[in-house]
Amino acid sequence: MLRIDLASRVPVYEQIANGLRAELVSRKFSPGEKLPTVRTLAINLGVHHNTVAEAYRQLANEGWLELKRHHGAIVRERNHPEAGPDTMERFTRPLRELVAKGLADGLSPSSLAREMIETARGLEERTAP
Amino acid sequence: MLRIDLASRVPVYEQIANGLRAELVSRKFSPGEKLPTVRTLAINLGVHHNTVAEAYRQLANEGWLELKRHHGAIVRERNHPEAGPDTMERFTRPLRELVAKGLADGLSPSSLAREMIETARGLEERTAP
DNA sequence: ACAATTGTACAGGATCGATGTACAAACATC
DNA sequence: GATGTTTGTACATCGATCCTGTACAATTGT
Repeated sequence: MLRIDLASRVPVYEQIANGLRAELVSRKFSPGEKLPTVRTLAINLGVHHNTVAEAYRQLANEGWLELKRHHGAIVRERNHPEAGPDTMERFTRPLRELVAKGLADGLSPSSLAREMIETARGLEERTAP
Repeated sequence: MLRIDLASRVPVYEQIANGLRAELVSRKFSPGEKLPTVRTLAINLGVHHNTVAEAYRQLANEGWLELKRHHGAIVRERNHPEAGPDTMERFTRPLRELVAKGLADGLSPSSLAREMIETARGLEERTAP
């Protein structure tokens, strides 16, 4: 389940969007499925429903959800868009910084490498099943 | 060189700290070396010197730098700290979310996997040189 | 000695995030 | 059908955070 870190400096609505996007990418929800209403999810997470609504809106802008009044948030079939030129850079840089933070926090290089390789393996499995 | 994205929502001082930390972790600077003064780096990046100072302070708190007045920021020898219990979680969750964002932006799973494996390989090289 | 340099301290202004409250439209129940 | 409930949305507000402007103390260089 989603967990919100109120102490974090990254906005709650983006934490929700990030978490949901991760689940959507991993096909945890099928198209047509309905996500919880903004209020129920808000209560579950202990935040305001407008905050959840903002997260839903962001995902809807990216094409993941369809928002219809009184029909909740419906998961949409989504075809992959074209990757721009700096898109890869927008991945590699935060990745390096994330690894640096992990090392700075005392994580061993081998455990970090293992985690990344595992994640990569999971990705490739979905590519050629 | 460091590049600052003023449009980004992550604070500039943290962008600077993240970028420098990544370079420090990769041993791009040797202990004893001096980093640019807050003002010169600030001019280079086009930000206020107090913003750079905040980044330096953050890195000093983590033990990467030693700040002495009129001696600039000196790179320190730094021994790895103990990793807490949730430290790994603070790495895997953002990693998953980062991958999800990459996929959402149209990056192919294989290219993401390749990048992560390459980063992991670079890490392991530094482990047993 | 004196000017320049350097990191720091502190106040102000702008922006942003989370909430409180109210509203319009569709649904449920009778 | 009528009415109350549910749902997403809109807007104002409060608080926090970020970046900057400005000033200052301490060291350096000449």
